[in-house]
Amino acid sequence: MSEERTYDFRTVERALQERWERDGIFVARDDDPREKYYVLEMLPYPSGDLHVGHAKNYTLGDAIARIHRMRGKNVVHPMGWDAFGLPAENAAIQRGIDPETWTRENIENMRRQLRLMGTSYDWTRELASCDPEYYRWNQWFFIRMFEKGLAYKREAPVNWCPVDQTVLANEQVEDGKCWRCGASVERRNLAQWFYKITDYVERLLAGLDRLDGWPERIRTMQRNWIGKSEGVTFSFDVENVEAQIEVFTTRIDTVFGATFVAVAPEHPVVEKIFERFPKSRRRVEEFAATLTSKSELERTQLMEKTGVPTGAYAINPLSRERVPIWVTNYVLAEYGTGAVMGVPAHDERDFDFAKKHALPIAQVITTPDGSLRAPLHEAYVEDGKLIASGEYIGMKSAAARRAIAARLEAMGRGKTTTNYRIRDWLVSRQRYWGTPIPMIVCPADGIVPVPDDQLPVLLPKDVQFTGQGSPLANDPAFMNLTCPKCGGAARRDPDTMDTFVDSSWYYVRYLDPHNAVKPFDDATASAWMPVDQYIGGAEHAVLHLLYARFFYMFMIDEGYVHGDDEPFTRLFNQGILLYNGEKMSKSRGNVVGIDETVDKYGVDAMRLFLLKAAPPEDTLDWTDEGIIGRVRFVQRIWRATEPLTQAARALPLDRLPELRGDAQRELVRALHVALESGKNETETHRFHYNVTTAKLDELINLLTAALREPGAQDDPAVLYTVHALPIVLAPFAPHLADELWSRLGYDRSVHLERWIEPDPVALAVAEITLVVQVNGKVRARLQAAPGIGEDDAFALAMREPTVTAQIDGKQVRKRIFVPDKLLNIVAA
RNA sequence: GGGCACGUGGCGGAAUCGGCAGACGCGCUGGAUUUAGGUUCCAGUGGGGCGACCCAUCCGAGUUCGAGUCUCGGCGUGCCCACCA
Repeated sequence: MSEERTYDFRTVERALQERWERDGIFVARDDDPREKYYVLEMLPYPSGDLHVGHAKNYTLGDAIARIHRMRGKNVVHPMGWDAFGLPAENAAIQRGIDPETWTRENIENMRRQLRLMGTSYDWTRELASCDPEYYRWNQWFFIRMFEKGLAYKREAPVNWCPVDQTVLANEQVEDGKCWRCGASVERRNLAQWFYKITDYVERLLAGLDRLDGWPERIRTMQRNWIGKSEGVTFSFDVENVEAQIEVFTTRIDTVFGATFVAVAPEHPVVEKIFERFPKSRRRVEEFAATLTSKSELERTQLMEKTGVPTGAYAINPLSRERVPIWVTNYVLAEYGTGAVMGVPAHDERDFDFAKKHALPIAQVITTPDGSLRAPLHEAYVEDGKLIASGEYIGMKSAAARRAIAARLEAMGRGKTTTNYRIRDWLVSRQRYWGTPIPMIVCPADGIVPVPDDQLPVLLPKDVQFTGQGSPLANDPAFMNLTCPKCGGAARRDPDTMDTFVDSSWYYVRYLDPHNAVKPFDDATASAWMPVDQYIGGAEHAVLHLLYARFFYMFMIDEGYVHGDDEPFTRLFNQGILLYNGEKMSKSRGNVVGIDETVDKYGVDAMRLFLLKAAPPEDTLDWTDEGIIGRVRFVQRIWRATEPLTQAARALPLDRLPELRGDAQRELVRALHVALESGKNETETHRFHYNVTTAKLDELINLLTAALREPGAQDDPAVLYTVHALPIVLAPFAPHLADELWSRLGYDRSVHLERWIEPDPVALAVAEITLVVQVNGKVRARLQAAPGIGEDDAFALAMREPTVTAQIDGKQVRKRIFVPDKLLNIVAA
């Protein structure tokens, strides 16, 4: 290959990135009259360097943004930084680097790398959550929530990560371990701030039903996390003790099968029982001590069900039976009432427990046909028909549930109840690098919010990082102040906010990012919201995506923004990227960096490979060989089209050229097939650009074949294709496309051009291939005019020896005809 | 243990309103050009058979004129949830 025919991607790519930036062609204007489109990738944590896994995520979002722009939408495509968080603080503790310096340097580097990737972000909207101009609004929202009773402080058993030295929200504990560092989480009783997400459970659930642009599995995960369950709460009397035990059950139809009552060790009734049965105290407290010494992980996962009897008995309000009360390890204090009725015959957990402690098992439900399995080897947990249940014998489970609930209600002993698994969102953290909680504790006035005109409460600089305790609590200059109410001495709340607060509303701030008097202007924000396409990994299914929905509903309710209360109309979950089958990570030392990749192969080749190698929702395995094909592709396009750019400009794009012969039609058709694919993959929200790029390959294969023919330089199909090619290439290989466009003689960027509507005339085929089957097996393929009738097709088919050979000696029983596709002759 | 996906050449993947299985790319084989090539271009590339043909989308049944696609059963892989009463 001669030098001058090589595409110098390094020079071209850098130059074009500078030109796009200088001309501001991706800046979204509020006053643009075209239909808006908001495409957003989840904002990144500035961890240091980007690798090709990040590039997979951002390339998809960028292709979507670019193609929507070309299809006439007013696209907003912003980017920013989830800049608070522990890694910065850990760098401070371990290496003595200021968290802000560390974070800002990473942001600089990652912004450079995102630009290097040729992304079309509107950088005028950039934000970083560690900017005081941003986090002051975290504080402002906190105070608004506090005023509405949606932010509150209370002492509760909370998750404590011993490594990160802070509390965690329930959503941030996975398998009993810290989501960030993997340490086993401990339970501690601490006074903490919560956001009352539980007030929004029904709306969060109802919204999920409408979010048909979300993957079903994410919706299911959120439903499961919210964990709505409907049942009955009712009470047992305790024999000889002045107390009742409330229990919650979804299976009140099994109440006659209760053979014990199980309570959590922390349940208040236990103390009351000790007054009457003092000898039980030691046994129960020893048992409870064995539990608290265990980590949350061991407690919930590894332990078999155990317990100790309290010595007391409860009276079943319906059967009047007397059943023992046990303290157990499998009843959770924080869910329901902290106590359950034990029905071993019809609940797996109660069954295991009863087997272990030799408690009686009383079967009260049979299969729907009335058959009884005895003895039970496992709990029968399905609905069925009631037996041994007093006046309810013979009823079906569903009817019995209604009847018994009504009876308990009439007795004044119970009511139907709805319980949820989700707990309020614990938002305070005992760490430095986050938003200070804007609250003051005054000895006289109690908890007092910082007045709005004193916001932001700035994070102090020069704090000591010991890795122990809340760093802010050790800073007297920060902590001590006068109470805004009474003027007396008071102290600040030393905690900072969960960084998931930052990411709960950033997508609205992008829409009015420089507002100094409000988080954002309601009219400006409402004109852009909701996010039309949100893109990110599935790891945030019940973290960010649940918090953000809650936060947005609050903002809607308060009138800060108007419209539907779901912020993300569509959600696309990207598949992860592997390298030779392994996850890419610094610790494995197998990171494929952006800088090296771009320098070696070029941005467009990288982008094309990431889009082509697999559908975007699939896991993609990065291989060093695979990208070679895209490097070749880029160079092939250059060699084929660049020499013709002068001549090609003469062929207008607003109409099809005059075509003669099949080869020309086929070439132009391939172009329009690619245009149609790009359009369809975008409009159906499938984004399978792996198929669209394959169509581009076919187009280039046809083009290079056409160029071998004599007279190709004057062929209208060739020239038209060369002229149109930058348009169809632009979302995927934006630099190559723009460079070719400028060689065609255009001053304006190709990214400001309109996508060409696929033309039905160009897409039409001159001849169809009709498949002829005999008894379902392909025997011949006929070339025929589109629209050929069944009888004509049959007549043609019967001239094919491979067809007649199969029918010979048989009778044609039936013909199946699919126009322009297939003729199946059934013969026997 | 439960739920949800998924299972196609040596590899990534196409083809899902049931109608040509393997588009496109990587890799591989052969050829041309080249002093040379990690270059470019051309051709070939699921298996079997001399052949007309036969077999083939994890395995096994079924529905159908016709099944990668639908149904049932098994096996395997992935993800999520796992004492929430």
